This record gives sequence, structure tokens and C-alpha cells, in this order.
Amino acid sequence: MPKVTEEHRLARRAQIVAAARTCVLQDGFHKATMADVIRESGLSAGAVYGYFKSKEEIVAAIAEDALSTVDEVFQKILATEQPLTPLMALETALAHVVEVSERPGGDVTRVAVQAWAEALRNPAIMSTASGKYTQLRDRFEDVARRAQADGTIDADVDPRHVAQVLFGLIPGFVLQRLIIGDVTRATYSAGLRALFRP
Amino acid sequence: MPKVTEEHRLARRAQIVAAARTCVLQDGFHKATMADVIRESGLSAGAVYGYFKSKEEIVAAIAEDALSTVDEVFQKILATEQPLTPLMALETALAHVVEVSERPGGDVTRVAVQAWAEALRNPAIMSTASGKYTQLRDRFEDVARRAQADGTIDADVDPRHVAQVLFGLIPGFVLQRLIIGDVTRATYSAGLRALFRP
Amino acid sequence: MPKVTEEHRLARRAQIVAAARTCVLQDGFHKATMADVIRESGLSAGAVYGYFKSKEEIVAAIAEDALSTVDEVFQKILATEQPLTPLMALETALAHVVEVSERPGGDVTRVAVQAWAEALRNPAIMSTASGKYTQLRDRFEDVARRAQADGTIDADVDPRHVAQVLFGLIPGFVLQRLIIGDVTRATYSAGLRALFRP
Amino acid sequence: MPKVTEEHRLARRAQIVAAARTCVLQDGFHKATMADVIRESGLSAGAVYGYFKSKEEIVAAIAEDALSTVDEVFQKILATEQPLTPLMALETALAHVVEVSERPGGDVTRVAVQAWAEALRNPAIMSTASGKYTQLRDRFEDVARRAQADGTIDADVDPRHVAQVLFGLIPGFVLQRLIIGDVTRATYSAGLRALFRP
DNA sequence: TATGAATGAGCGTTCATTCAT
DNA sequence: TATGAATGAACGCTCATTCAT
Repeated sequence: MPKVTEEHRLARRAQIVAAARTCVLQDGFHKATMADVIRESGLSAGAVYGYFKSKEEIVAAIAEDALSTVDEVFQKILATEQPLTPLMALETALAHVVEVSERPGGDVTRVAVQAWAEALRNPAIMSTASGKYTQLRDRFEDVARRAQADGTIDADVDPRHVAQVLFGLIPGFVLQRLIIGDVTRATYSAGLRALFRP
Repeated sequence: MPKVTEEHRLARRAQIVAAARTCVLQDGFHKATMADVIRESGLSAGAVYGYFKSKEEIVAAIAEDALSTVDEVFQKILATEQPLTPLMALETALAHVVEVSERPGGDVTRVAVQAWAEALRNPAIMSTASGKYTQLRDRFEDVARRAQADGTIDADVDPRHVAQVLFGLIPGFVLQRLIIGDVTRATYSAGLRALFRP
Repeated sequence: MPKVTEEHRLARRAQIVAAARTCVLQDGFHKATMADVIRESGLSAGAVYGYFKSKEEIVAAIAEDALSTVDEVFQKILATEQPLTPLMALETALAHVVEVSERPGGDVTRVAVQAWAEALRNPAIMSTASGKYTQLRDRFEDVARRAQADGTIDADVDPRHVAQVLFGLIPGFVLQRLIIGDVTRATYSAGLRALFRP
Repeated sequence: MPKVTEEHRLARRAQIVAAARTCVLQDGFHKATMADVIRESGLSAGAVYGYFKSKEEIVAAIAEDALSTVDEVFQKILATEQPLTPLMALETALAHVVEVSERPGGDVTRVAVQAWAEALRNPAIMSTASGKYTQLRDRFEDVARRAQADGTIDADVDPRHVAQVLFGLIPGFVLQRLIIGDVTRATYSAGLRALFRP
């Protein structure tokens, strides 16, 4: 019973979060109603509240889910055998953004933008966002340090500042894809290569 | 009478938008209630509805207000007599971000982040955001073209792609200031100078 | 505006409390729903919540209302010119119980019984009940003291203990009227006269 | 098997009623939830519903349980060999009230007060209360008749009216103990002796 | 024109009860 | 027989908006 039940429990939570994400993608965190989520999930109100004790908890789960996709970039950067240049690290991240935005279940980057807004008034989400983004940025800092060791980047610069810029290029990529719509990995990379030191 | 009345009307609208922005900065677009806005504005419900026909219209006004701060960057870039390098244009923009975030009346960059999220489900705000951001990015495109003319940037690259990157650095600056909190003009500039071609 | 509005406000509150009392008399404090109260009051949900911020507040108002009928007994006992004997004081109280139970708007003694039960889990109502009942019992204590001065009651006894018994006869009168139903002022008085010292 | 099963059944019912009483003492009949009762009983929802077909049935069982404590007073009055005076009968009853209020499992007098309120809207409980209280009052009527035979009480008075008063003193004792809190057997008896004919 | 009391649809949530296992 | 996840009607309450004054 324990293992099956635990799996069952997690499956149900995932089912609810998926349904809720669908609603949130249409209507945003606040306009999406529990009635919508309940209908979309195919469960009853009581069942949903058996897995999450409030709408806020579901919102937090969706936000965490979306923000956690950066963990995968993090892993990819760590997993690479040969040392990454800043440009390569960034391209890895951009590729990941595109990939997760096309996964079935809805464009996670849209959820992430909502999570940014929500973080400004929801300390739990702020804390998640802050933690995840700091963690990823720290990997860019490693990359910057490596580049300094190589001599590709001036050794006098604080690698954290370099990381701020590398990491800082990602939200602009996400946002332009969603709001202007004409940005792709290829165009952004071309721009990067034109501006960055070789 | 028409002129006085028209001025009066605009003043009232500004008063209401200012009150609403205060509420929205605390609670977000959706958790801020009309009752909050009405109380904060010092007017009556009827009066507020005399100037805006719905909450949505107030939200749109706040969002447009916040998104319109980019017009000022736009103007600054245009107004500069000597041609701007990409780095200089960007530093102008970053300086502007910092300046508007510290204006009395509340940090406009926070409203902008909310507007990004709202744009994803509100076509009017999406349209405003898209228009304003395209306009600003077009200025960065001018800057890129100039740099290509100078030979600072490879002439073979599409200047729009360069502009995507230049513009794309701004949301990441805004977001890191709000969510991580350790980014300043100076640190970001240092990172930029380390990465960009001289 | 102020005076009219204040009267209006009190009238509305009274209207809501009256409607709520009707519902509570049928269904009890907890089975009476806000929807019932709203329907009965003829107002809208929003209007009701403009006068009371929660159901609990309405319940407290009804309970306080019912418990406050003892203030009138209190006044009657004080107002009597000639000194009251314990028996006379008690008969005044019993007459009052009968009178308030027959007032239009519903039998207040039924509400009082509900208030007793509610007091056991609601500190606000407990506090009201405790205060009102202590106040009334204190009047019986005055009566007892007077009787001791007259020599009708043994001077050695604590007048508070006498008051406990005099006051204590009232709940039994109320309860038997409601639960057994065969008790009247006349029958209870006859019993009292048979048992009490002349 | 039938006997064991029947015992088992009664034991389970008692276990559930005990758990429910604990909940009801904290929260009242209506605020106590079945989930509370189920948790407190240590059984499953299905099990509880195997022994009682509804919450109402559990409520009725608790109320009956509490109201049935008067049967014991009844028995004590009957069991006394020498004839009881009204005062003695009453003191027996008061002693019993105190005793049952201190039994482990929770103060039954609190449940009784709740049962009074519930009786007003629940015919089954009204019927139980009415029956039990009439039965006990009938014993006081016997006592009154005896006192009339003795000449202690005027023979012209209807003994039922005397019983109304004797019985009527008990709710006031219970209520003052719970709501004002300064009444004891000793103080109430002192008051009674001061007021009653010797 | 300005007011703010009133509206009522719709919100998030609860909980007595059932039934597949 | 026992379980406890699931049900869904109904709850208390909110809030964008209106309109009689």
C-alpha cells in the first residue's frame, strides 16, 4: 500500500498541477478559478483539496515547477565534459528555453513570466525564484572564472558581474519571444557573436 | 470651461492612476481591489467610475504608464548628439532603469514586470508592450547599424539580431535587481565590458 | 446626512438581526445559513456584509439582544418604589420572561437557550452572558439584603447565596416552559409560595 | 458469536460516542466535524458509518447519553429508604450534578446545555429531554406529596407545581456553574435553606 | 456632477457521506 | 468487515459595478 499509494499521490498531484497549469496559461494565476482547475483536472473539488490545501498551494506548485526547469540547464552545464565558453553556456541555456517552451503541457516560459510577477507579492515564490536563479547564475560564474583562467576574459573583472550579464541575457530572450515574437536561438546567437569578444 | 475641465479631467485620471499604482505595487493587478483604489484615491466609487469605465481600463492605464517609461530612453538615445556605441546606448538604458525605479510614486520596474505577465492574457497590454518594446529595440538597431558603419561590429550581421541582444539585456537587469537584488549599473557594466568587443 | 444615516444604519442592522433571529429560531445558530438570513432580510449579500462583517458578528448580535432582555428585569426591580420581597422580585422576573417570550419577532427565551450553548464555545457570548447574568443576580442580592434587614431572611446567610437560588429559579422556569410546556407564572408561583418561608 | 459480536458492537458504539463527545465539548454539536470524530475515535470513516448511519444519530446518542444521567438521580431518590424532604431530594440532585460534571470523559453538564438548545430544533432530542425531565420531575412530585402528607407543605397546593420549582432549581445551578462559575453545592444549599420553610 | 449604499454572480473552501477495493 | 479516497452540494464571503439620491 505505501509505495503504490505514494506513487498514486504524486500522480494525482501532477495531474492537478497539469490541469491548473493549463488554466493558468489561459487566464493567469488569479483569473484562473478553482472551478476551472477542478473541471480541467477531472476530479471533484474535495479530491483536489485533498492534495492541495489551498489555491495558493497549487499556484506555488505551478510556479516552482516552472522555475525548476532552470535546474535542467544547471545540470547540462555541469554535465558537459569539456569546459564551456561563456557563449557556449549561454547557447545551451537558450536551447533549453526553446525546448521547454515547446514541451507538451504548455509553454513553461509563460508560466515563468507569471511567476516573476507573482514573486513580487508572494514571498514563497520570491524565495523559490531567488534560489533557483542564484543557483543557475552561480554556474555562469564558474564559466566566467574558467574563461578568466583561459585568458578569454580579463582576469581583473569580478566573475559574478560577468555572470550577471550572461544570466541577464536569458529573460530578455524569453520576453522577446513572447512579446515581440521574432527572436530565435539563431538570431540571438548571431547578435551575441557580433557583440561578444571572440 | 472646456480647457479647465479637460485639465481637471486629466488631473483626476492621474490621481486615480497614482492611487491604483500604489495598490498594485502592494498587491498586484488582481489582488488590488477597486475598494482599495477608491480609498487610496480619496474619491468616491462613482467618481472613479466617472473617469474610468472599468478596473480593466485602470489596469491598462497603469501598465501603459509603466511601459511608456521606455519612451524616455528612446528620447535620450535619439537626443544624444554624438553617435552612441552599443555599450553607451545600453548604459543609458540601464541608468534610466535605475532612475525610474527610484522615482517617487513607486518602483515602475515592478509594475513593468506585472505588465509582462498581464500582457500574456490581455491583448491590449500585449499590444502596448509589443509596440513600445519594438520601438525601443529599433533604436538599438540604429545604434547597431551605426557600429557596423564604424566597423566596430561585423557588417555581415543583421542589425536587428544585434538589437535583440542589446535590448534583451535590459529585462535581465530589471529582474535581477528585483529578484536577486545584487545588481547595479556598475556591476552590470563591468560584466558587459568584460564580455563585449572593445 | 449624519443623523439620518446613523438612524438608517441602526434600522438596517435591526432589520438584519430580526431576519437572522427568525432563521435562528427555526434552525439554530449553526444550521441557519447566511443565504437564509439574506433572503429573509430582503437585502443582498453585499448589503448584509456591509453592516456585519461576518456571520459570527450577527450571531453575537442576536445573542446579545436576547441576553439583554434581562436588563429590563433589572430596571423593573430597581424602579419599584416599595422594597421588593424575594418572592415579589422573582415574580417580576417570571412575568418578564413570559412577556418577552410572547413579543412579536419570536420567542426570545429560545434564543437565550441557544446563547447558553453557544457561550460554552464562544468567548464573546460567554462574556456577555456572564456579565448580564451577574448584573441581574446582583439585584437579587440587593433584594436578599433587604429581606435580611427586615428579618424575613436569616441575617447570617451570605446574600449572594440567596441570590444564586433566586436567580437560579429562572432558567428552570424558561426550560420547563420550552421543553415540558406545562409551567406558567401561576403554577411556578404556587410552587414557590408552598416552599418559601412566608 | 452473536453475543460477542453484540458486545463488540456496543463497545465500538461507546468508543465512537466517547470520541464524539470529546469533539462536541470543544466545538459544539455543529462545529464538530465527522472528520474530527473519526480522527478522535481512531477508526475509519467507513467503520464509524457502520455503527451510526449519520452524524445526526451520533448527536442523538451523545445527547441521550447526557440527558440520561438524570436517570441516576431518579434512582437515588427512589432508592433512599427513609422518605426524603424536598430539600434533601434537591441536595441529592445537586450532588449528582457536581459528580457527573467531574467524571472522566468530559463535563456532561456542558453536553446537557447543548442538548437543551438542540432540543429546540430536533424533535428526537426534544422528545428524549422531555421524557427524561418529566420522569425526574415526577419523582420530585412524589417528594412533594410526601411533604404534604407530613404537613411540611400546605396540602392545598398542587404537588406538580411544587415539583416544577424543585426541578426548576437544577438548570439554574448547572448554568451558574458554567457561566458565572461561583456556585457550589454548599452555597446553593445555604441559599435554599435561607429561603425554604424549615 | 458626486455620492456611497446596494447589488448579486461568483469566489475559494468544507464536510457529511459513499463505495470500490 | 474495514478502508479512506472521492464526491459535490452547499457554505460564508468578496468585489466590480450601478444608480437613486
